[in-house]
Amino acid sequence: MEKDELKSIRIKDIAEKCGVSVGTVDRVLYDRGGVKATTKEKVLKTLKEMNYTPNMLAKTLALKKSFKIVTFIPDPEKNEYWKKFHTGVDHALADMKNFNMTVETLTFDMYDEDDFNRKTKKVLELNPSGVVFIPVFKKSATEFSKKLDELKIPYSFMDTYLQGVNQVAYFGQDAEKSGFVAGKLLKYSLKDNDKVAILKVTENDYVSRLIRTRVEGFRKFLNSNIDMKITIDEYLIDLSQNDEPEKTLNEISQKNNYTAFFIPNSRGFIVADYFAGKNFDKHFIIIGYDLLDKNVRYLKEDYIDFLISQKPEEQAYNAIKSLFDFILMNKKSHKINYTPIDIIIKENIDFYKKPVKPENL
Amino acid sequence: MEKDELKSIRIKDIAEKCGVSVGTVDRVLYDRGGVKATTKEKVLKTLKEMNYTPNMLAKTLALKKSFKIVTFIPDPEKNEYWKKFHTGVDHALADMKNFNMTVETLTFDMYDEDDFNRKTKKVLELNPSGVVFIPVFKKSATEFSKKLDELKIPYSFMDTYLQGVNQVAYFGQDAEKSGFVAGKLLKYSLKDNDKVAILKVTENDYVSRLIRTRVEGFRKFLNSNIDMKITIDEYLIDLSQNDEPEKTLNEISQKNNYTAFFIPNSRGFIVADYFAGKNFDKHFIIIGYDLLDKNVRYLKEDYIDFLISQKPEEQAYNAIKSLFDFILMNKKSHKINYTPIDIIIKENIDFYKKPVKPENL
DNA sequence: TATTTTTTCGTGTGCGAACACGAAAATAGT
DNA sequence: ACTATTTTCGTGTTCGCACACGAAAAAATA
Repeated sequence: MEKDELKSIRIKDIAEKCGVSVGTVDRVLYDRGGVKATTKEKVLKTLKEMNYTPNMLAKTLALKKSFKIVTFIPDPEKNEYWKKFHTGVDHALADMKNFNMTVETLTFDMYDEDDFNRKTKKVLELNPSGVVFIPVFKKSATEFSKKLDELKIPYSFMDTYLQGVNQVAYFGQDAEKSGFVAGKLLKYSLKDNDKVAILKVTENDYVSRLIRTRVEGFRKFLNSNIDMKITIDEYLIDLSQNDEPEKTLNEISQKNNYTAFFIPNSRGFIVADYFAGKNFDKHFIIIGYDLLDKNVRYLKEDYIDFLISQKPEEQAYNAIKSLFDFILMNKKSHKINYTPIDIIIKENIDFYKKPVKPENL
Repeated sequence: MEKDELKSIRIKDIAEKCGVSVGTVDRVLYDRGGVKATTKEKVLKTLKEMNYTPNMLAKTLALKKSFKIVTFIPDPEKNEYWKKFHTGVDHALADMKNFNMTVETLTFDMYDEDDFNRKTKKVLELNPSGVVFIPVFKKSATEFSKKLDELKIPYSFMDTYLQGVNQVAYFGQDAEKSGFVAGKLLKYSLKDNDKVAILKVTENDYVSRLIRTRVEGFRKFLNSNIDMKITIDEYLIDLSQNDEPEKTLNEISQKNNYTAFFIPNSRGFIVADYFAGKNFDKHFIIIGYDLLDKNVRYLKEDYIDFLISQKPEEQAYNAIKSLFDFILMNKKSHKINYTPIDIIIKENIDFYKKPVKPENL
């Protein structure tokens, strides 16, 4: 099973080749000073010649340090979407715990900017080696980023993009393109004079930039890629109003004759819920986002036709990995990384629920 | 940037707790014998109590061994599909080279079983610690598996499943379900009395089990999930006949009026090629498999509507990882792992072409 | 009981790198 | 020329684990 002896270049090898000690090579490698210019030159040369790369195993072993990544995300209790974040963290941890990396998570109320600001202080109190956070509040997130820059703490973010800061990496979906995808999926079933409704289902009267961009993409696609005449209406369903969503959906289903509904966030199940309760004989096409449990259930029951997945687990994994690579491996990542726009239907959903790893032997 | 000192449980810790030496604990851990039953018991107990997990860094460092994975795949020169395999290998290598894992690749002619058999000998000559291979030939692959079992060389495979052998893990797509997906995608655009054609485009007159299963899934879905009456015809286009594919496709496009074509393998571009050259005013829906360059081009030019991706890179990565986990980490994987059935359209294709990692600092 | 054999166990060294300590060499000061 | 000081560099220890060697303890034999 095992194979031949190792023969990678060690610091000792280049020391011998130069006729100096390992200590000297070490000083050159880390620029600790105390090395004569001529010998430094010589060491640097053979270092390059022999293409030395440090043994990361020995390195982290000798360093005797651990690295703590703090993740700072919206409270999953308030928004189920963020629960998936943790499976990404777990995967990352499994891959990186050998390198003495630990992860701690703090959460904030995604509808309360003050809470975000308060909690950033707690993040810093944890004395993190790196931070993964979701910059939902533009102003506060920018300030926090600046603070991290000052403290020389590297950070990555995911889901929401933040411009003008110095992140190690960002992982998220191209919102406009995901709107294109939704439009394209609809295209195949649309006929002349069909009516389509965009339902912005929100927790309050605020419609986020993310949702607006998805809607723009959706409209843009249908306006420029469809031969026939269709109409697109747009509704806001504010769940903080206690007669919603019944009120608006009643209105919609009575007065008009829509063939399809596009819900540009994870609240597709609210609409599916309504139609499931009414037992209409006609089928409406429903396109939503994100694999929340309720969405998945309605997908499997044919109430929802398409779900667009943002892969929060993958984003979380990659965000953590980017910091790991940066801190321990001295590797840069791309600053902006768009994750795939996965199209999920009843027939392929099962393969997107990753199995748990089997137990150790 | 760095954080507090480490405090993971070492062999030394449990040795002290038991009042024995590290050597004794080592003997217990690896069942080297020479330990009194009572002390062995005691050590095992505290080992469990303190939940000891070995430090993999120190372990691989001390082992002074390297592990060679040999991958054995169809020649990418003969079938472009297998080119993607290497990007998976590269990713795996990037993650695992720290642990002294190396990868070597051998190829075989996927239409020549004798070649496969000859090359298996070469695989063994490389003295691999583990083997990833594609069991395209049932009989020969089974024999090879048995051989590897004898030699106690662990193996995983991908793409094609092989029953009745003792693989560490298999990664691949559920072929029947992918046929379901293709059917479902078509469902939205089908109208009453529509005609659908299945085009089996092959390099010779042999239709593989994989293709047959996809077709079965496709038919099964359309037969049981569609209200309207449609007809499904099936054609074989044998590319080794030199008047193909023109002959059959001419026939098809003249005599009948198909609205959609399903090509159950990566040869969708052949059909798209034909229609692109003819400049039909009507649009046919084409559903194919795999992100070959030509398929992607026709997808972007709207000749192909849907491509189903098998994610060969991901499969390759996971197959290698499963062996790595087994050999170095003593971790089992699931024996069968179905990879997601990705639905690729013009609007999301760009996000499935993974960017190259940026250079090191 | 003395001696041999077997079982049981402790110690020491190395893997490759980090870093502390102190020695040798070079330079400065008297 | 002889200290004193600074610059330059080599050695030794540590990280957690694997494994060899040999010592102590127990059991078997004389």
